[in-house]
Amino acid sequence: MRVSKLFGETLREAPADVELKSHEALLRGGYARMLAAGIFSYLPLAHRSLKKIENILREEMNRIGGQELTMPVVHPADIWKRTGRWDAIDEVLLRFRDRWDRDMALALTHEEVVASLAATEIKSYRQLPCLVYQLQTKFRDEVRPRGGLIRTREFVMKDSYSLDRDEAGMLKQYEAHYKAYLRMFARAGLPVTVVKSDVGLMGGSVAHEYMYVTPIGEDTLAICDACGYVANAEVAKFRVEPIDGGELQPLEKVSTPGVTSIESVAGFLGVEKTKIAKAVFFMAGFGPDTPEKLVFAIVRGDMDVNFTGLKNLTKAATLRPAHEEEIVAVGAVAGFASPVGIKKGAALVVVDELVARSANLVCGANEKDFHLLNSNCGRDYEPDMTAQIAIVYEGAGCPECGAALRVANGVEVGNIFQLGTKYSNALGAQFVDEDGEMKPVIMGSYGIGVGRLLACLAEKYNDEFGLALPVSVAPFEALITAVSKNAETKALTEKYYEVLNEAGVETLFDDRDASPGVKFADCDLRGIPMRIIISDRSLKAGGAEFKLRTEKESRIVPLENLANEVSGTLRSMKQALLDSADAVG
RNA sequence: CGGGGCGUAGUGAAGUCAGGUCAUCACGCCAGUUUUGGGAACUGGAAACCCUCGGUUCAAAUCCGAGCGCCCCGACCA
Repeated sequence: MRVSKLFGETLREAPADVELKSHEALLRGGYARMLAAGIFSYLPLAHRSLKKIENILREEMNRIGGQELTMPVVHPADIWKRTGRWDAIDEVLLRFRDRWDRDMALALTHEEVVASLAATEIKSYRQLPCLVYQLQTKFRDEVRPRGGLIRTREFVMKDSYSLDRDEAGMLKQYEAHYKAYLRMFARAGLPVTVVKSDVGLMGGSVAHEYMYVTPIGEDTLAICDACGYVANAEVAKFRVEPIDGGELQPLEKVSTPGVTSIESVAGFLGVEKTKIAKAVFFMAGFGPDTPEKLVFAIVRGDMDVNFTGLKNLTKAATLRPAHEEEIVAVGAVAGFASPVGIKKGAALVVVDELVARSANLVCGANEKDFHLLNSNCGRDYEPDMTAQIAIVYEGAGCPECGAALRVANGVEVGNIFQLGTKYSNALGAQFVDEDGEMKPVIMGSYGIGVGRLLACLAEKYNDEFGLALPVSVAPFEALITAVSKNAETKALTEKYYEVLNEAGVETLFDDRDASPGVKFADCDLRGIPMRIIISDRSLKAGGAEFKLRTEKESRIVPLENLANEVSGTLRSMKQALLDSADAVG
């Protein structure tokens, strides 16, 4: 490919409003352009990188027995209604009506379609196990897309679905994905951490997420450096030290005018935040036919509520922060609220186990400008549920070994779910087993965001000059250009461009009549792993100048060795990535 | 959905507070000349109904209203 013909310009300056390095590098390198919030075009360079990533995913999926197919992007509402997700999922599912006024949706995942297909295709246990996958566009109408290309609304996903006759078979395919994913990320050059995660809307029992650990990540992870425990904060547990309750003191009402926040209560009364019971309110929905119920969550004053944990615990279909009117409606007073004196059944009182085990905590009096001293769970109020609903924090005790947990951020680039029979049952995916009985297909679901993977790589592999992608995903492997006004030197460069092409090296030829500085800068911005320069100076020194994007120094390679040298270096760079894949999976 | 910011040429910005002298600057682009090892120099040129609609005014990029769009923080998010 000739640079003079390449569609997609490099940018000398980053557009305003760009915050992330990955976003800047991909825009400046001429990889991507935004069309609307969270919706991007991928220019030829990015397209080539994405295809390389897709091929890695394809090879690894095929390696574990996957069969590629393509499912629709536009779905009739019916299948989503049958699994209950039409109601369970909020605006993230983009809905619209077709010309016959039928409800339709843009696919955000494909469990429904796979289960429908399984219902017609799978009849006998002899057809199982089975694994299908696709590389296809998804649309998720996120409330707020952000983070440049890390979190887009439209994106390509590799999604695979395992079909099995029993639990053991599904576990085997889950295990196969677990390793295949490690190989994929290793081949692409992205370091990942596997964490236990929440199953969320996918349902099922067990799930893992593949996280690229980075401060810009939107997910929060709890990591134990001592024993290796890692979990998404949504599901992370932590040890709590046994509380010495002390003597239960009598309840005492004190005047606290205008003191509403935990911070100010602690300051006004001169107590530690750990001695305060903090009330947080949510509205839980349990389906379209049931009215929402107020959830009265109590955690210690120095901690926060684990939203997802609370949602799972209460088995709520939806959970959202409550409005003040909704809090008042159950007889509580916002800012001075506590479960003390709240009518039984008016709200779902969920108490963090640490609060339940702590004695004599300060809490609100449900009366404006008053708090209570020495409240005790069980004596002064009855919880409907007691569990660990506080979210993990830096320094909390590891649930496995007790060492201090570290909290870090990560970007979720892949996930794997053990689904079970939720979708098979809803859509009638059944087969006749060896014993002659009809049984539901056991499913698993596995995803990797292709564009997000590229964005994460751009986030990791960049420097002040632009991108520096690993060879396995870089759009071109080498760039060749002449630095000379000498026609013979230029002709020679043109010739070696052909030589490299014939040697199978994916080569970009900067044939422009631009100044050397411009060519170097563009080559760096585009992140081409190898740069070959033929100039009068290099010829005098004995050949072409050869430089790696990741290194500062260049060296002279005799022209007759150029193709060998370049392909040899490429081969070893690729092999190193393959070796790292073999090492993990 | 709450809070904040922004919208002027392909890109980055100035001008807006205090209406007129205003549509400016740099990069990029086009032509020519010179130049060829880290975003070259000079000369000339093209390119923006100042996001949209409405209002105030003799006069609006500037003030007011509504809308649209984008970014950030929070909330939320297989």
